[in-house]
Amino acid sequence: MSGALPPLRRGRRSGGSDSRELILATARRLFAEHGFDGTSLRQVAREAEVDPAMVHHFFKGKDELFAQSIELPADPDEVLAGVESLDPKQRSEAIVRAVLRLWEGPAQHGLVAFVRGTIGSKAKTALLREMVARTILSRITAGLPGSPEEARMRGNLVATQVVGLMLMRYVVRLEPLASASQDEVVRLVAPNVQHYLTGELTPPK
Amino acid sequence: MSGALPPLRRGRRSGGSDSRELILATARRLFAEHGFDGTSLRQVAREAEVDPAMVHHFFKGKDELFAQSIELPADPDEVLAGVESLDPKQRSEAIVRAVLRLWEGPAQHGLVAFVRGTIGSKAKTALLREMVARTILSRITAGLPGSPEEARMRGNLVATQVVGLMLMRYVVRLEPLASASQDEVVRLVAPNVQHYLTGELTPPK
DNA sequence: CGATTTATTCATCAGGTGATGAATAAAAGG
DNA sequence: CCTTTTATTCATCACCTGATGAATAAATCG
Repeated sequence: MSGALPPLRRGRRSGGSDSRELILATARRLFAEHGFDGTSLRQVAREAEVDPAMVHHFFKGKDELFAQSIELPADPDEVLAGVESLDPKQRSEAIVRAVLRLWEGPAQHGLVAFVRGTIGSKAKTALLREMVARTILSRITAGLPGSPEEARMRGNLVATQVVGLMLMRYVVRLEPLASASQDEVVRLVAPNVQHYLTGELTPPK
Repeated sequence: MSGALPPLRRGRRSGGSDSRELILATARRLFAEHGFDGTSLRQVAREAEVDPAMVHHFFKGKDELFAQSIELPADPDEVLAGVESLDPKQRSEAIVRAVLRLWEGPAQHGLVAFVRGTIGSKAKTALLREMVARTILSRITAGLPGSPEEARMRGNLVATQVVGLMLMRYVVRLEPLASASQDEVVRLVAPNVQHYLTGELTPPK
């Protein structure tokens, strides 16, 4: 009399399920909180209440999971749409607004994850540098007067201000900056961005 | 007749050795390159040509090794010496110069490690926030006119600019900014820092 | 000298990591 | 209905991680 075997729970569950999305959402959250290295597949699986092997079933591995969970910040084309066609003298507000809009939208988790996972590793930093230089800065500095070299430097300076703002407001969450309204932030930092874009960089002392 | 046993190399080596310093130097380098999580004790031991157990002999564990290898940027007292006593209207150049001097000195490795290891983890970010707010910003904003709330916001804004500068110049190494001379950097960014410190923050539109 | 402290290595632990392949069950497609 | 695809779980693998305790040898101290 072999008693009824304990019902194995193996096999597909009845009714539709959205495990894939669940895994993605969980991964997004954990990567944002603990970075790439600080997040394990098993941890994602555990919190998504799913078997670890499912992660491999849906994604080729940890790298692909990471890539898919951050879904890079929409494409820069969309985020910076229109900025290129603006008169450089009025570009700063558009830039700051675009950044704030982006970081306060649904991409926030992914962005924080991206920053954390990226700054933590030398190899990835190099990638970041290339990407930023080619896709973001080129747009911001398009049509600036002066030599290309000067335009590139102006772009670098804008980056220092914008990246610093993102980091302090959204990653480190420094107060009172983190709680200020978008309009206030624009009012406070846009002038400095504008100065980098079109201001006098070597004031006669 | 048990043949002569192969000579075990166990035991203290003849002549003084500086394994401890060697381990520290190696750890400093690796932490800077790959961050805290990306660096293993065994990797440090391997590159220092030392047994992994030595690391535990000299340091209680990975955390202590990390702590000791970065030796936080001297104390803020020293780095920012004198800034507090300067007229706020001339403080920006001193601040930017202090940051550049600090990051281009021997502490650079440790600082990069600190940034990488710190931004990669949520828990450590909180620590960073407290530390920056209490030890750095308080000094920078001492004696500013206006309400304490306003002074704090001005400090936050200075932080966005200074942190962004550090990140782009020393961690991400964006060009041409990373190769510019200290004087040039001061000339370029100090005015914006000064604007945050004592400028008009809400210009009549 | 002898006793103690320090430096060094080895063997090993328990646990977590990403990954793989097979077993099972439901759904989808013909 | 039968076949194929998809979703799910289990049982492993090989590897790396940080950590510990004992064995050994040199240096230091009394």
